[in-house]
Amino acid sequence: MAKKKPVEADVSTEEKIKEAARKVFTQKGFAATRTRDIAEEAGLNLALLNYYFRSKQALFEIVMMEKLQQLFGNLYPILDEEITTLERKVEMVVHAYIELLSANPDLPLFVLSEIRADPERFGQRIQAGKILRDSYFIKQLRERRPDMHPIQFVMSIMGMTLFPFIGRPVLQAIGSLSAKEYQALMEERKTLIPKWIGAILKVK
Amino acid sequence: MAKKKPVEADVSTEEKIKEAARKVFTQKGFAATRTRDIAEEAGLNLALLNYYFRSKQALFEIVMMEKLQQLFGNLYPILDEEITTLERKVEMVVHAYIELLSANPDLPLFVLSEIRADPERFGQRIQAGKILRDSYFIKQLRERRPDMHPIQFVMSIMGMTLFPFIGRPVLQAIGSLSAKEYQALMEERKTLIPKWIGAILKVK
DNA sequence: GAAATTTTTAATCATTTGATTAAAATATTT
DNA sequence: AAATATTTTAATCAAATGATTAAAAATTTC
Repeated sequence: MAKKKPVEADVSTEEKIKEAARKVFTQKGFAATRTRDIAEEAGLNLALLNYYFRSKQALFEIVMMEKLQQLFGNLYPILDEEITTLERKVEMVVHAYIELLSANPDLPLFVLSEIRADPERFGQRIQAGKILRDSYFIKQLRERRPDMHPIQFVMSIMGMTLFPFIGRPVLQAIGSLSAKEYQALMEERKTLIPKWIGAILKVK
Repeated sequence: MAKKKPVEADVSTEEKIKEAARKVFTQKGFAATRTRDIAEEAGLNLALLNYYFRSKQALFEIVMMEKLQQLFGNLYPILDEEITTLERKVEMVVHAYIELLSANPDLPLFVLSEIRADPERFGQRIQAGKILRDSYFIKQLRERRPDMHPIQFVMSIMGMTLFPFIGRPVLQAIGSLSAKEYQALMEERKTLIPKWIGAILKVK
């Protein structure tokens, strides 16, 4: 028969729903997302959402955990390398983030908004706290600049790297930049930010 | 009579609603805010909200315009001063922002989230684009570093300044900092960021 | 102080929205 | 191929939510 294996059926219904949920939740946030939006985006019947995932909340939970992992999960392996230099780590982290966020520009605003909506729930679920605090990266920062709180540098690295994606509509308007021009600036920042962090680490 | 002028009546009902709306909208965003939340926060009957402001959307509009002004409106007067040096402007802007955000920590995440929800509507409503682009600040940046796109510096200044408030739950967890300690770091950043931007402007 | 106006309230409406259900369609097992 | 299990659908439910209304209360005007 011709229709034995539907061409698109290689992606399971469950995965279609998750993929649609990733897209819609990330774009609009939990509160502004209607389960019907997700069903429509997936091209599926609304009831399937509850059939496979029980509730909007449960589906969101899954997506949110993925996104937390995506945004923070790859950080620790880089930052806790023992032999890699501080400078090299900054290069790697900044590069990795700009690559990631260029492909997922809504990620940081989504994650940080949802964390704000329920700080204790998600704030705790980031073990990143203890894990990062005891990392070699923090140790290296302390050695290099014992006079400064290491978080001051973390704030600046993350700020310089993430903010262009968080505030993109505003920044793009200020600069009257096309999407292509904006992306070019992001590429440039891959080397710019490490250089600047280097300068910051030196200055007293 | 004892109850001729109710003690709290010096604040009009209309203003009570606006104040409650500011608080709830800023904390939870438009979509997650129910008009009942606002009425309750104001200690008033739900119907008064529509009586004074017609609709949730109309009330939101008012609050949002206020918040846009609060977040971006004070920027231009500082940045377009003709005689003030670049360095001094950075000092002033960073100081003003950290003061503002220490009192209104939810402001940037709120504004940027709502802009993302409808970029063309609010993005355009920030005349900041043209206005800032032609400011003396940008001119000074161009003169100082003709080799760099001025927006690269704007991104970094705003990132370093705003991000600690946008990502506060995460950063506070990473550093296991108390509210007081966190605020102390923000105070420190008032001088730290200008110093760092100075270093960034120099480095080639 | 009576009449008119404005403000406030309680009750209710209409829509939206997350979720459920029973039946139909499809796939799997025997 | 019949029986069974799984997946999908259309219809519907119940609660939440933005908004309205008519009456009551308070205030202002005359």
